Amino acid sequence: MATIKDIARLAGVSISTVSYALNNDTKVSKKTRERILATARELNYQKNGIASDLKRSSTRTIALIVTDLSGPYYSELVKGIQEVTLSKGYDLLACSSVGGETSTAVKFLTEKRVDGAIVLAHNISEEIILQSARAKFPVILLDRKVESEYVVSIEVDNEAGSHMAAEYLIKQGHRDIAYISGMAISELHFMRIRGYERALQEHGLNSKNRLHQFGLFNRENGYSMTKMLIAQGKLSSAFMYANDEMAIGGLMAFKEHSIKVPQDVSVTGFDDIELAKYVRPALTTVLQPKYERGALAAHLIFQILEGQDTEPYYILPTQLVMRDSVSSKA
Amino acid sequence: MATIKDIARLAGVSISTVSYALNNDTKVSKKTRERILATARELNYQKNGIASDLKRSSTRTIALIVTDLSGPYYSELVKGIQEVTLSKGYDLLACSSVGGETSTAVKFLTEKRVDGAIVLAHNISEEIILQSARAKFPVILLDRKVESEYVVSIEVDNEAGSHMAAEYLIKQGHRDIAYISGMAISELHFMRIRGYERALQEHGLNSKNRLHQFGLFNRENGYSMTKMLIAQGKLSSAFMYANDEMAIGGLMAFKEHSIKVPQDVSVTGFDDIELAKYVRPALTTVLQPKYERGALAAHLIFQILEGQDTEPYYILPTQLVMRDSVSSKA
DNA sequence: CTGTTAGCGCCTTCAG
DNA sequence: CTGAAGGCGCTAACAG
Repeated sequence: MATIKDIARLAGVSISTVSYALNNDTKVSKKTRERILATARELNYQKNGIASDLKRSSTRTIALIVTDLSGPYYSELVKGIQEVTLSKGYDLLACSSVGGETSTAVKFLTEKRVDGAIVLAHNISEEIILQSARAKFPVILLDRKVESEYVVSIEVDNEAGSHMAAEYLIKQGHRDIAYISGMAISELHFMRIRGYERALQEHGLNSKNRLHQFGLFNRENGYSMTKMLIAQGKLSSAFMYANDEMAIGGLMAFKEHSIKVPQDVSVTGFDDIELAKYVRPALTTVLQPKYERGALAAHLIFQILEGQDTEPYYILPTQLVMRDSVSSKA
Repeated sequence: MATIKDIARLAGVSISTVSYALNNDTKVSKKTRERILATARELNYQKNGIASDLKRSSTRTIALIVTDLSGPYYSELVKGIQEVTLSKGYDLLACSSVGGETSTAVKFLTEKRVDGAIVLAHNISEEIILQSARAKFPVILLDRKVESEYVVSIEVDNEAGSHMAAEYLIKQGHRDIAYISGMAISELHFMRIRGYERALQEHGLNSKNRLHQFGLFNRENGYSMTKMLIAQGKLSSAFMYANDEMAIGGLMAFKEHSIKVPQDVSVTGFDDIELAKYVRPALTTVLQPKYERGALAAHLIFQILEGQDTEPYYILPTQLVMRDSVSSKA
């Protein structure tokens, strides 16, 4: 593969002149520049971006780290990140944390391959994040709260969100409200549970034996947990699911058993993913401001890179989206 | 930031010894290695992956290039790519081609930042692909057919797919079948149109004035094109859409005008995206083997990197998925 | 305007 | 087992 050295030799100029010409520096005369560009084309020269990054010691790219590249994407969130990143002339790349400590995500966090990271992957350890974050490598956390210099967390008010949902169910006359969750070690899901429990307490309702936690936060598990509860005859009047994916799994289980939603049981989710409004019945759920969150995350990266001060923590409001999966028992 | 130089100085050894120790080379005695690792930890040393890549002249990472990171992802396809890539010990990163010639995608294609690329982004010019592909940089194309060394195309039999869908509609008694597409410059969509036209011809039906092409291949445009046709009173008996996204937009438009699908008009899509089975009525569409396609793409990258010969072109079969959006007029 | 030069941080023969 | 030395390809002072 041709390098600038080869071009220099062929064009009869020095290496630095080639570099200047290629980078459109005004120092080079038009004539030499053109000769250089011509021989570059002739050799099918391709810049080695890695060498260039090494020299500049800056990559002008930001990484978005997600649990699984093939997973259900928060498309609006990515859009927010993408637009801000591009407007700053930076590049954005996405990588996944499948593989744990040897994952691509860790490689990008710890090997200076990018200038900042936005993390939405609970399986990345806090230790790695703390070790990586520096003035020239800000880390924005979307899935947990961590207090440290050069890392800022942007959370959604999960507790208020599920509190709102529970309160709504109670107002609709539901007294026996189950909560279906996964085996959370994540702060996020603790908060959602807390909101649920608080609402029940405030209304003198019992949440004991109503909280079911097991497995992953995905559709399959929502489905199988619901089937299990149905089999055990534990049919509450309303089911709150930890997120929309699980709720959609639950909806499938109910349908299989000819249990009508919302006539027989009411269902709520959390997140307001795109599918939520398409499933039947359309899912009543809690919306989070996804685009704004993404855009804020990207903004903060640049603020920190530019040396400005930022809040260490943001919490964004949620909103109840009432659709058709909840009935009134009044 | 600490470098191996700093570690060497502090640990009282040479730079190369540090490098060996860090890379688990057996040449270093256990004692020295441990001392080195300890001082590395002490200094919070973080490897500079870029320098390492430059030296090794290999990145062990593959790029997946998509039109828009926030776009509707072929999640199954990504899963196929991801699994093969990880099993080979390579990293996978995704980047978008928004921004055209100055996009992240182009940067990764032309600057040797990765060892291979899988492209699913029609707005990347063929020229760039031809210039980039080399023995040590294979490019797999999922959105077009290009014949060249080190590039292989994996297509889906688009023509057979839409031929199948059209034929099915005809068998159900439809005679007036409209085709709604975007302004395609992409081979993919030409092929879909061709399948449609061929089926009509074979049955002596007229496709003239039945082909509507305009705008993008997204939901919004499917929606607005359908509204326009409704406004013009051009209600065919069946509407074939170029893809599921557009078909879903069409479904929304029909619903707004209280035109019943499939009672009043029949609708088909293409792709079988996840949403297709959730919309009401569930969409009859053409499925492509997404996971297999992704896995094959990744496999081919490694085959080429390992110097093995490959077919220059693959075409994968499609399959009709009959759901509820088509009625029988027989 | 062009050339010389000194690295960026790491890897890897080759000697010892 | 350890150290010295020479780059990978590119950039950016600094001189001319």
